[in-house]
Amino acid sequence: MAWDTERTKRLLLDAATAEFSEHGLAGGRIDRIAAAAGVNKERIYQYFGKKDDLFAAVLGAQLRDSMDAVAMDGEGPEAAADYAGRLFDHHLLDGVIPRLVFWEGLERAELAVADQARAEYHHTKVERFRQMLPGLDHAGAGELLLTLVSLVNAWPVLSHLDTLMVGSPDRGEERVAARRAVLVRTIEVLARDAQERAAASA
Amino acid sequence: MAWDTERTKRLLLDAATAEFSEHGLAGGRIDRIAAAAGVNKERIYQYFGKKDDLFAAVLGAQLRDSMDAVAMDGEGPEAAADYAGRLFDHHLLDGVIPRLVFWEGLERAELAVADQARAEYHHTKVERFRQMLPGLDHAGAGELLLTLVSLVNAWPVLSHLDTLMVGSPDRGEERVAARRAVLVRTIEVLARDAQERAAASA
DNA sequence: AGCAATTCCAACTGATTGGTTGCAAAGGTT
DNA sequence: AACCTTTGCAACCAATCAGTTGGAATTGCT
Repeated sequence: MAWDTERTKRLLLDAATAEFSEHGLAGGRIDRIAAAAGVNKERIYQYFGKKDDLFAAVLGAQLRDSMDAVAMDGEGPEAAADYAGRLFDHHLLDGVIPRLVFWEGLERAELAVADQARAEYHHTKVERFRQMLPGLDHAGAGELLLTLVSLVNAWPVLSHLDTLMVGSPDRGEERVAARRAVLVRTIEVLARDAQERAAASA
Repeated sequence: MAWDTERTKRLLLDAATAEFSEHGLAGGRIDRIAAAAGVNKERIYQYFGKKDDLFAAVLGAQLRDSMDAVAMDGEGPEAAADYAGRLFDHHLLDGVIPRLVFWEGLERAELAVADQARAEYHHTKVERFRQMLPGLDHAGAGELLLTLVSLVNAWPVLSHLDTLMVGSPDRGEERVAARRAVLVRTIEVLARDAQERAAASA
């Protein structure tokens, strides 16, 4: 089974993704990652370097995947709202990205800001989002996209608040669908308002 | 200086608040807390029990404080938006609560859901919020308040995304004021929309 | 003064962790 | 077969950490 280094790397990256998503950077255990991947510990250091670098690799891969998987097309508030709904669905599949994003914000924010590739990634995303909402400038699109991303990512992480505030202990499909609808409506309303205000001040 | 046990407890709680806010539960160090408080380690176990219990005490105290400090009064979308703005200001003072809330969501969600006192706290808050927006039912108020809380708390934690997406590396006062305005406007628009929809379906 | 509770000091335990190293086995290449 | 790379195995190191314990000093109360 040797000689397939790509497979080894992928096994490690998958295991690391699950581990860091669950326990974060400080709480994530290298030994658990190696064991879950069925691969030996030293491979990690050989392929990814130190723990922190592995975390960065995990997050980078996830962001790349999500950018590919959730398309930004169409135009107008409904299209933006639809994008929010599809992003919500994609993040819900495993719930990995939202957790990773907040782990990063809490444990690694400074390093993320210094990452050139990340800056390009987000800048590109804002620009694409702006093209969906004619009339908005870059800053306006950024604000709304930040709101969108915050809401979509926060919900899986703050599921305990959802339970405590809206009160659905079971977290069944109905609750997911209900919150999804709220979110889609939220973005549609905000996008429309933003476009109207932009048009009015022009 | 002994004999003042309340002071000792408060010193420990303050130090623990800073420590857990910064590093979370897994990353927080008992030794650092004791050192920062200028108090000995064993006091922690004597007064608060294990690390996990201390974290719960920290968060409970912060939530109680914030409930007292940020009033929910007035009526209508503007009042709700004003509340969002004041909550934003209060959370920005130290940035402690947002981080604690997300640490909890990531590291302790199950325990929080099982906490009876927390359930009451949030239920009360939703009810008060509902009184600000006549026409909404409990679920509708809960959804909007969850949106509000998510946005207000996510921003300080996702400051790296703010920097990367809106692009204000310095994070000066202007940026804070700008985001605050977006947030206030967001809640006002959403509250108005929610009320209109509630009235229409009545 | 005598007593009880509070606190500090300092060492200790038992366990875990990130990261490293040396060596042998196994697969692929020439 | 000779050679190189990948991988597994297992032990190891130095550091760290949550939580405990015993004893001595300090303080307030009676």
